[in-house]
Amino acid sequence: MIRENVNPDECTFSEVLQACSDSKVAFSFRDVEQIHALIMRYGLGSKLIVSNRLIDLYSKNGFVDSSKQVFEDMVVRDSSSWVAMLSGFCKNKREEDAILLYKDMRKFGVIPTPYVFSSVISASTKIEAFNLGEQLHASIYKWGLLSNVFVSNALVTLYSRCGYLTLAEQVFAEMPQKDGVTYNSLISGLSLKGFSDKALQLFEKMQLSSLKPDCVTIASLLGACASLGALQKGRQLHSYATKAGLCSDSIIEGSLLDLYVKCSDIETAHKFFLGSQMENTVLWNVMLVGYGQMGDLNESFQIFSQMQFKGLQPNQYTYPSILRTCTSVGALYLGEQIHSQVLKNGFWKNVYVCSVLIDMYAKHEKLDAAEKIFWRLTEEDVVSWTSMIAGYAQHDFFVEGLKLFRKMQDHGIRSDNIGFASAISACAGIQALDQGQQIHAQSVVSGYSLDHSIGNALIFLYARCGRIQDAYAAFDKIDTKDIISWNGLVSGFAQSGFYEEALKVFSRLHEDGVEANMFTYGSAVSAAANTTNIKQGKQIHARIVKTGYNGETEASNVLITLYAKCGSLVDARKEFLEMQNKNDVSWNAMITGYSQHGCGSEAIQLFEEMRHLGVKPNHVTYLGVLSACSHVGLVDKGLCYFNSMNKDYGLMPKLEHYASVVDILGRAGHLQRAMKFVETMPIEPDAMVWRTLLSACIVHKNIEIGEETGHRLLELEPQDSATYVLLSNLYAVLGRWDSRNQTRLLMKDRGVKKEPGRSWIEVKNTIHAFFVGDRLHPLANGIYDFVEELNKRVVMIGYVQDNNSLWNDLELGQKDPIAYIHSEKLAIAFGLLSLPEMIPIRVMKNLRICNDCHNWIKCVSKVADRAIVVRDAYRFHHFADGECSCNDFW
DNA sequence: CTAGGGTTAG
Repeated sequence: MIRENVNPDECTFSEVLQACSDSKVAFSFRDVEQIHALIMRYGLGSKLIVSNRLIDLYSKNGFVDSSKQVFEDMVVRDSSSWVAMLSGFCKNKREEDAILLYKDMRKFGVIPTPYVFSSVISASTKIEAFNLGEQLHASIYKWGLLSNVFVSNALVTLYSRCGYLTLAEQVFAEMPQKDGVTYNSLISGLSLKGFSDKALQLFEKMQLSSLKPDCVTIASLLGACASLGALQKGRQLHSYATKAGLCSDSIIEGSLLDLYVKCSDIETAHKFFLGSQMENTVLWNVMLVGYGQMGDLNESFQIFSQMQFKGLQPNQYTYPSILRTCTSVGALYLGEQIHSQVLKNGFWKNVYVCSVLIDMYAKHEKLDAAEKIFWRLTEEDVVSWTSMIAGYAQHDFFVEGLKLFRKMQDHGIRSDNIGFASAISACAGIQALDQGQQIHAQSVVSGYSLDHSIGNALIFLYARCGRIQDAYAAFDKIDTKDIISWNGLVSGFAQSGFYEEALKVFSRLHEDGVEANMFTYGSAVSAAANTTNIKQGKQIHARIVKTGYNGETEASNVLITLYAKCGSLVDARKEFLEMQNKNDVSWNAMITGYSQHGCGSEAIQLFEEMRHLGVKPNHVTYLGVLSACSHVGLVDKGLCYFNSMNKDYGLMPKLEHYASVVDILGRAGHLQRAMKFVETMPIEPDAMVWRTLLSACIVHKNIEIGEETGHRLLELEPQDSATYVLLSNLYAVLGRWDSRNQTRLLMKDRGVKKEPGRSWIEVKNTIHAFFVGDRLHPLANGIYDFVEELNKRVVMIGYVQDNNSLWNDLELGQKDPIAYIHSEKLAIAFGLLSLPEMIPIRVMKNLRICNDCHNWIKCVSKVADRAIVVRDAYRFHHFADGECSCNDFW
């Protein structure tokens, strides 16, 4: 036409531009620009219809800034111009610009049309500007446009995306006319927000209105089936889609594959995947999820490599899926490699990718790495914050976790259920009952009163804080109790010292037919270990074997601890030697076990073997080794190990390690050195460190250092009864009775009460408990008589009663001395009376054993020819043939 | 010139 010199007019260009817009061919910027130039050459640039269509063509091909230029150059605009520009912004993900344009438009007094409202509502929905959406709803009402199908459809989507499903349903119900999109909008909304049943029901209604489902309907319904695990229904939809010829749609393909994966039908999924064109990245991503949920990292990695081999780029869906699998199977090395690829491909500020990376590093105890990723993120996102918070809590940095939780809220990020649950668990970790309850209240206000994760966290909070009744109440409130709910009780009680309660719950769980997992066993075994209830421990062991957990490293680890704590090193060693895959925890458990039993050289030998095999020791390992050195009296070696912590392994010694060194020096009598060591510590010494020094001073009868240490301790912890007891013992061993009595009076003045001594022994399935001078036992008379008899027999082999440790000797003269017989003597006497001859006497005591009892038991072990094992608050004492494994230092 | 669909993280 142009070659023939026929002048095109505005109608010509309008039709040409329309044809270009309708065409499925993509136009390059040059193409559109040339048409634009032609329009200008013919002087038609000011024509409304031409400009409007030009705006549209530019933005349809992705050149929205040129559209904007055209729009801004227009002298006169009509309603279509505004709409073209609005939808141009929407098509190019420029929702904010669209909203600003709408506001400009209203300022100019342009009357909004249904076209305008449907576009701008859709824009608000996409950027989750729900408040704006509600305002728009009001305007629509005012302009009487609610009856417009497009507008109301957009409103249905708006309300379902912001979670106001009731409002969405209301708009839906009030619509005079509904089309397929109306149904699709609500179906997809219901399905996305977890109301999958309702979505499927609505589909029935849709069919009754004789509306045919299209690709969108089917895709939404498949999503609903996937989250319900409704494989049958999904298959029906699949065959419908095939018959209706919808299966070539790439989104339907994705939904179908997702259905099979989510329903764990990996075989069908794999077949379907192979039958597809495989040019669709989504399909690869879904396969990654499938293999990930089976824990198959090999296949996952195959998929991950092959997709790249075929030229498909991993995207923000790909990385989280494969990284999550790396995390769950513990493949940190591969995870780190993928991390570097993530950085290279520019995903370093993507919240999805980074949240998994944070989780991965946090779970592998690399909090530094996790923090680095976290603080680089700029998007305000709950999940990345929660990952970091949970990361802190997992490694006992509860305070840091709670600080971050507070900070998150200060940033204006609203916590969700998992955030609240993590914060409550962190409170449980530091037994911050009040704070935990406050956060719980907050979660209720936020509408999470029925949330399962929060309910479980609450159980653990109460159990961990020793609130037995509240814990059970929280437990009963949960209608679908899972293993995590049960574990909350078992581990919470075990960790707060209510071992019997924990074991009770463990038995009940078994009776209820609930399947225990590794966490359950871990907590139950540690409860049994702490009650030295070897019998129940062995029963739990049997159940671990029966449920097939005995191959697990963690199972063997807790069993080693169990047997060691119950005093049976033979069983502990057996478990250690027989286990297949030892990790650092296994070595630590065995080393600590040896050490607690006074087998110092065995502990040290094992430590050397561990290092030789290249297993990296950690803080716990060193605690065991240092205390072993102390038991054997290896001063130089102990100090050498202490220095190697930092030098060889970069471990910063903690207060417990300093206390161990003080113990090593103190036991060997190097009290000056010990004092100097404490005074030059790079961190502030705590009561434990000073108490260790004071105990050594008592043994070595050093009044100067002992007195100073005691006074520092009294300043540090004036309410701790142990200090008063130790200090008065120091005076007693030196015969300084005045000072001793003063100390006692000071304690009385300050209202400090000594924890009453208690001992336990198990005889015939029953735990028998004894207090000092306790006469409550049914066999009390027999027991006291037998103690008397034992006293006579031990005197024959040289036992001399040592009253230094007896607390209240002023009263001693006034009352029956029998009233001061310590609980361990009673328990041992009872054990000797009741247990068969060959069985060793196992007693446990809540406080440290006193000097007199220690001597007495040594002698009793000889005269009664019996092995006696006493576990006191500090360690194990194995008495046999007049000797104790602690070599009289504890 | 307007509305609706699939895959990811704690």
